[in-house]
Order: sequence, then C-alpha cells, then structure tokens
Amino acid sequence: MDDEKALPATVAFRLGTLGSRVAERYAERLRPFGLKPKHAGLLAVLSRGPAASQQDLAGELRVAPSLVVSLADELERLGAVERVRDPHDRRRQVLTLTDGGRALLASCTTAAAHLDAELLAPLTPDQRRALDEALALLSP
Amino acid sequence: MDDEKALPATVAFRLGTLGSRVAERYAERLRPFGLKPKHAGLLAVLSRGPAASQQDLAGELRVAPSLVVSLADELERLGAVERVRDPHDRRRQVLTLTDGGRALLASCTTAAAHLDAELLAPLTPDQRRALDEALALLSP
DNA sequence: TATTGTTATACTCTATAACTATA
DNA sequence: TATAGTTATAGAGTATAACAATA
Repeated sequence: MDDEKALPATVAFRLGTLGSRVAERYAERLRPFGLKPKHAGLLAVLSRGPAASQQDLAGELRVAPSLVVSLADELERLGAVERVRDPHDRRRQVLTLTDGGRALLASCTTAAAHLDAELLAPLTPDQRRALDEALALLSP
Repeated sequence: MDDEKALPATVAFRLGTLGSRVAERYAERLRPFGLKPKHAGLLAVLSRGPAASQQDLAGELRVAPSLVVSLADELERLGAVERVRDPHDRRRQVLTLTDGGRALLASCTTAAAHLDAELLAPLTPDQRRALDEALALLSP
C-alpha cells in the first residue's frame, strides 16, 4: 500500500497555492480603494488597540519597520491615519485611525466578507464550521 | 446583534496570511535542494503527464511562459529535466523528467509531507479529514 | 502570417543598511 | 551610546514586450 501522497495532494502545497490565489483575489477587490492587503492588515491592527509605536506594528504584522513607514505614508495620504508625536518621547510617532480610516477598514472588511461568501458557496454549513475551526487552530 | 466579522476573522484574510506563511516555510525546506516551490510545481506537473509544450505548462502553472523558461533552465542545470526538440514541430521543446528529476520530486514531496505533519499536529483526525475535504472543494 | 521558445527589460514587493532626530 | 523613524539602496520574483526560429 502506498501511503505517500503526491505533492499536489499535500496540505502544505494546497494551502500555499490556495492562499496565494485568495490573496490575489482580495487584492483585486481592494484596488478600487487604493489599498493592498497589507494596508488593510495595518488598519485592522490599529482599530483594535490604542496606537502602538511603528516598530511594534512592524512586529505584529511581521514586516520590516521600513515597510510600516510606507504603508503609513500611503494611509496618511488617504486621510485614513494620523501621525502624532508622542510628547513623552518625541522620537515616537503614534499612529491613530481617523473616522475615514475606520470607514475604509469597514470597506475592506465588507470586501473580505463578499469574497468569503463566494469562496464558501460550495461548502455545506458543517464544512464551513470545520474549516473555520481548522483555520483557528492553524493560524499563528 | 452583530453579524459582521472583523477583518482578521474572515476566511479570505486568514487563508491569505496562512498560505503565505506556509509557502514561506515550504520554501525554506526546498532551499537545500536549490529549488523554490514553483520548481516543485513544475516537476509535479511533468511527473504525471507526458511532456506538454512549455506554453501548456505555463497555462497549467498559471505563470507567464517566460517564467517556465527560467524554471526549466534551472531544472536542466540541476539535471532534473531534459529538453528534447519535437521532431514533428521543431519549434517545440519537449520537457522530460530525468531519473534525477524524479528523485528530486520525491524529496520535495517528502519535505511537504514533513511540513504537513507539523502543521496538522494540533488537529484531531476528524479535523484533518474536514480540512482535507474543504481544501479539495476550494482548490481550483 | 502565426506560433514557440527565448531574451531583454521593467515593475512590484520587500528587506537591509545608512542616516536623522531624539533620548 | 542607544533607539524610533525615515530614506536610500538592493534583491527576489515575476510579467510584458521585443526577438529569433520554425511552421
């Protein structure tokens, strides 16, 4: 008997390719807003905590600090975030979400929900719950 | 009641980020072989069909034809594939897997299987089956 | 003229490293 | 001297477009 799965049958391979295709489709939906998925990720992090330092944000998003700078630049240009210098440590730029930023995040969330609906259409409710559970266990 | 999921709770968002992290981890495992995931994908396609044209391969892998050229160049340099001109249409380069290429693919498959074992460790057998099923339904 | 493979070029994304200002 | 943010530079990965050979 042959226990060996072919490469395209492994979870790692399928998760990698599926993830890349889903990310691509999500990026398409965000394009009209002038955003890429990483912008949405940054908005989401800002929305749930009080503004951390940009270095902390970099750690949380698992990207280089210099990337946070350009993401924040672009979000600032869109009026979605504001940079305020921390008066206690003037080296720190504290990022805060504006009302426009919250609206933008809501749009990103709606776009993701629409994509979810399309993706999950072929799954039964039980299968959806199972997938949700698996993703919760697999996600870092 | 609030039906609206937060962005990081959507399937699209989690599948995108998880897929990218898994792909990164898989790429690490392939590095010692001098390969990237796309090389492994090409080897896998070649292993299960008789050699198609490079353009067909590009379509199957969803990449530009020029990328197939460089992937094939690198695999040829590693002795994993051979290019043979089709005598019936001398424009066509037929790619064939060598024994070395089959061995290399086996290594890629083993690496993916090891990664699978690590990824799936926190899941029960039922959860693994459910994930497998969902991936089958979601994958193109 | 159309098609296959190839080459040349450019673009996107992201990281590393150098720099500035505060501490 | 050390740290936050920024800027400059470079590299990976991939696509687009021009090109050569063959049909």
